[in-house]
Amino acid sequence: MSEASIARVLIDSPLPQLDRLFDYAVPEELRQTARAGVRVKVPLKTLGRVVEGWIVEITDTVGFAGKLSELDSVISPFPVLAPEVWTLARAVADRAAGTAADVLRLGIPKRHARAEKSLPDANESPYSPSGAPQPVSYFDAGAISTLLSESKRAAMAAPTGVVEVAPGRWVGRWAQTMAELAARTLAGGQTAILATPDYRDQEQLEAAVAALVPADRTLRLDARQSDQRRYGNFLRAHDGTPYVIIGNRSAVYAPAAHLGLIVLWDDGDPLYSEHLTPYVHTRDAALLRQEKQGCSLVFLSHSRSTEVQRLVELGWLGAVSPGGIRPPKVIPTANQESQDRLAAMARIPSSAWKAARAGLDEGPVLVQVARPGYAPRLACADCSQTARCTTCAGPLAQRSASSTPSCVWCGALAAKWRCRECDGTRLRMVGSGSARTADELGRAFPGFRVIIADGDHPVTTVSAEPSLVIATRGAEPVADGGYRAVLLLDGAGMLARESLRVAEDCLRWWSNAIALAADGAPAVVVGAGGALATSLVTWRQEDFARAELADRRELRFPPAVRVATLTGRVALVAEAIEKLPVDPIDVLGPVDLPDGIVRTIIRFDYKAGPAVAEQLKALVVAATTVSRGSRKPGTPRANQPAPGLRVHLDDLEPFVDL
DNA sequence: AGCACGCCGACT
DNA sequence: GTCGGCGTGCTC
Repeated sequence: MSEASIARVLIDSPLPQLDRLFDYAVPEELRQTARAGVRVKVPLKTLGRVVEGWIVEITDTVGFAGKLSELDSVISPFPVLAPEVWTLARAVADRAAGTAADVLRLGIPKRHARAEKSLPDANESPYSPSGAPQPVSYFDAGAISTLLSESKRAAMAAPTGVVEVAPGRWVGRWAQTMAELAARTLAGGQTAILATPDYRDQEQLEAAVAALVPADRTLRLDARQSDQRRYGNFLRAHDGTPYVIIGNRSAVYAPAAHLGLIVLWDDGDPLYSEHLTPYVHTRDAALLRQEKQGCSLVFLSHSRSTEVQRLVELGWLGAVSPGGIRPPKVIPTANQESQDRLAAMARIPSSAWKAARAGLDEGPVLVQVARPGYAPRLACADCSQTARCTTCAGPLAQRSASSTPSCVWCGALAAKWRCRECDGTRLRMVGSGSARTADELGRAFPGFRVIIADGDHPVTTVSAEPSLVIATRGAEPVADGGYRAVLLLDGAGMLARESLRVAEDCLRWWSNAIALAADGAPAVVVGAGGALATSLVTWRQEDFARAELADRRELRFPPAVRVATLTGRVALVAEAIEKLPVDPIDVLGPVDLPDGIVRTIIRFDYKAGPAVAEQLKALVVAATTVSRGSRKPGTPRANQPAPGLRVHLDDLEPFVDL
């Protein structure tokens, strides 16, 4: 029997030139511990230079003609790189023209030696699947069964409203849906990965899962716990038994050999955009993993992202909707102020006023505003010009009713402000932040408790007692029993932003807020009209997504097309464009950036994606050496143009501020 | 990234 | 003759 003694190793380096497997001889003394998946140290090029990496495979065939070096050492005997995670990382990196090591950085947490010692023995609490298929509330049993057992992919519309999953613990019904899907997957002996964009959503999900799944079958893999706990949970995920894995965007990279299901809650949330290279969106990673492992994949949300809409139209995703639940009662209203004296004081239309008044008789009322603070903008009371800081010319804002206006940019207090246009000295507030809205509504509805929930005042839950809850978008607390009325006040203001995704984002913010209403409670949307308002009233956000995607097709904007931004020295960018393996749809730019750098955006078709990514990666590799040659000797590095060519696929940044 | 290899200008 | 400059290429 020939003993396998060659280790194929992925070097843990961000260098694209090293993003391939290297063969090393396994010395006799490491034969026991040098298994696939373990982290190792290996020599590179010359002795004395030791780098870290992972063994991807142990084999007895050499794929390299030269003389092999030997593994230096095994860092830990735990196989932290699961085979399915390696496959995924490779695919994700290839799609994004990035390196597998960069992708693995997202999925493999920092080693914590103590966690390895205290790891519980998987045999101590063996898991036996119950086998009984659990129902998923509000969804047709047949549709769910088809989805989960035949490994289908779906865009799933979440049921609206809130539900009490434990005594006194209310969460959005979406969380219950996710938990039920996971419990069902677990009962079938398979792992479910559940991802949420932020901790507020994750907490709701944890509560919903805890009601259905034993605590020792649940693993949190987010970064908000101690390194020891996180690494401990990560190791347990490798033990071969099924779990419900809960986490944020990097949870899609969790080890799970018997993966049954991935669910992403609210895939349109920008927090799913990874900010580390190669900047792969969680949605794309999940889609690749579904293909590789054949698991089920669900995009659960109240509003549909244009990306998911595209996949639905292609037939890649099915569409599933809940039944037996009444859609929210949405009332769109023009931005007109009420005749009522008190309502006029709070600058809200009379229908919104009436809804709030009636709602407060029964319980909490949610008021969603666009901005935190008191007055987001100040103007000269005499000439109406935007008031600017006397030192840096930044815009002025006021944080609370009594505070002195200050500069948004430099923070300087504008105590002795004087208008640079007309020499006026009096300021006038423009617009309302959460604090001012709270002030005014508090006066308009005396005797009711006013709760502010925004970035500075995080509130996750409120009681069923009547109260006014003023929240910035995305910061809305969950109310016990649901809100008795929901007011969306700053529709026009939120839509005024010039961005590719404004309308899509607004629909998502509004839908998510409206979904917090109690069954049958009214939601008044102020200042929104047209297709947006219609899709809220009919609660058919997919209609809006369809129209929005059609617009993007016409404009050739993502996600109708794919895009790549190329940044670097003019010659390198030009060469990259010239060497593209396919004809791009078009080339935008180049645009000059500082230090002799240019940026070009290319738009191309999805089917050209793999070839484009492969070619761009090759050019990035080539450019790392070419660019060095152009470095003038003697000049300090800081004055040099950034070396090489940078490539960013599916970068939406250039389209965010149009 | 690092580090070695290699091919042209000033030196003992 | 050869010491050493940095452009070029490779890393199992």
